[in-house]
Amino acid sequence: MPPRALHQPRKVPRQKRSQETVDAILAATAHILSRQGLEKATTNAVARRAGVSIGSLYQYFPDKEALIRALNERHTREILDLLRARFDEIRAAPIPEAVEAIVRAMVEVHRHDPDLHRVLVQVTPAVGGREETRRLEAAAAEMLVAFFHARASELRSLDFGLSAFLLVQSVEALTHAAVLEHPDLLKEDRFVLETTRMIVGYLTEGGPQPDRSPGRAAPRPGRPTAPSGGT
Amino acid sequence: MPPRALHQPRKVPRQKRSQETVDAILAATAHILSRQGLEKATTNAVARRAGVSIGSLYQYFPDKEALIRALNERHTREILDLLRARFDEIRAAPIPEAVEAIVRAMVEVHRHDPDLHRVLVQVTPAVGGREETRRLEAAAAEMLVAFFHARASELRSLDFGLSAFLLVQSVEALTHAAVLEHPDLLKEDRFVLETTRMIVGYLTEGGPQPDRSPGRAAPRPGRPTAPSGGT
DNA sequence: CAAAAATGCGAGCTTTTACTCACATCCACC
DNA sequence: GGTGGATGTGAGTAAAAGCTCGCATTTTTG
Repeated sequence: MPPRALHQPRKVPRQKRSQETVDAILAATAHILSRQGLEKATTNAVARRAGVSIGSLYQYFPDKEALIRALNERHTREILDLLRARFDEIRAAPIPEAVEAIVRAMVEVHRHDPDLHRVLVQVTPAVGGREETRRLEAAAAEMLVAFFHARASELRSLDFGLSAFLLVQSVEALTHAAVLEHPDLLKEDRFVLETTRMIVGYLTEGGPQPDRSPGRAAPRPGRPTAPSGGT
Repeated sequence: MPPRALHQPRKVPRQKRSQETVDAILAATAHILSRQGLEKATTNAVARRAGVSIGSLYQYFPDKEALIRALNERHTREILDLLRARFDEIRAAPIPEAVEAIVRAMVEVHRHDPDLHRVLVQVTPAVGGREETRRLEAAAAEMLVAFFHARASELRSLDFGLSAFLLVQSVEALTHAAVLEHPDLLKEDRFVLETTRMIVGYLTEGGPQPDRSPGRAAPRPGRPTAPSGGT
């Protein structure tokens, strides 16, 4: 490896042909990465599989890390789009149905390309992409907090930020593990139903908030809502 | 890199001196791995930091992957030992205290060396260590199932295997994320208490088993949880 | 103490890596 | 149809990687 240098930002593809090249490179990266891991995903191997020359690869990606980061960014964007759409759809649904829909959405996200998702989760931090992951989690938590706000009267008293953190992390981990290690659980509905049950119980156990002025549910007395804002 | 060859198993250290060598190598691996990641943890770098020659390293580890797998195995063993001890201690405690103790134990596990733990989680699959991770999770789930059995009368009707899976995955992910991304949450007790609350609610909501009158309404009517032997 | 076994060493080999560069080809537009 | 920017090429480079092997040193054993 040559010493770290100043990698100037590369060209942006302007013509259709070059956009196809970039797509092929990203697809090849995904393919090798998800089947053989980061160390085997060499720039030469990626270029070969993409059917382009190594020079073309370096025309659009300044180095290997940028290549993987780009892939991760695209993947993250897809997930966020899907989640936003689902959250929109369930704006008015009752809590249990809403939670179930979100759990199903997460399963959907993970089932799309489980191996790629897994390896990106593993590899992204090593490649300077922790910030991107944080952004994704923060955005998901924000959607949840907004949802909580809108439905405060149906929930028990919660620290929205903390609860959003718990749910985002739990559901992501559960879905991730279920898809990768227990796909059988997903055939039937048990996984989704049981996860939904856990969450709904956590959110509502203790009874709905006795009706308050439509402002919002007060978090625990004197407790600031810690982990939520960080966009 | 030479082509993949038949890596015969290497020597086992018999003398005290060589045991110290192996320890130094593992310590150096942990150090570099947790601070610089897998790609920087080259065998030459590890040997240099351990203060031994590259030849000595290859006397005990047939290749780089085996080196990291060995580190992971040691780490896994430590976690399992700690968990077993805790489960023993709480055999007789009331459910809420027991759950809280286990959550605290998980925090303890992660706080011991968060960076090493994180990177091992990330890197282990790429190095042929998925089986080891599966073993750890299975063992943890087994302990939980045993706990459930012993306390069945205090729990609502559960599919033990499925519930153990949900809890193992959730608590691991939550603790992992909390330690790495929100250490502030751990200063106060909010994280432990809220996580405990979620779990206890999930395990007991609906009332204890023998008392067949559900005190609280279930989220969905008549959803039977079919037992399944999930190890 | 001598022979044998275990342990340690590190120069150096081969292969692979990330990445560059001089040049060829394509395409939009006039 | 020709010109100039966009795009594509791939042999080649220096660095670094994984790993071997012949030999030196230490420890155990008889």
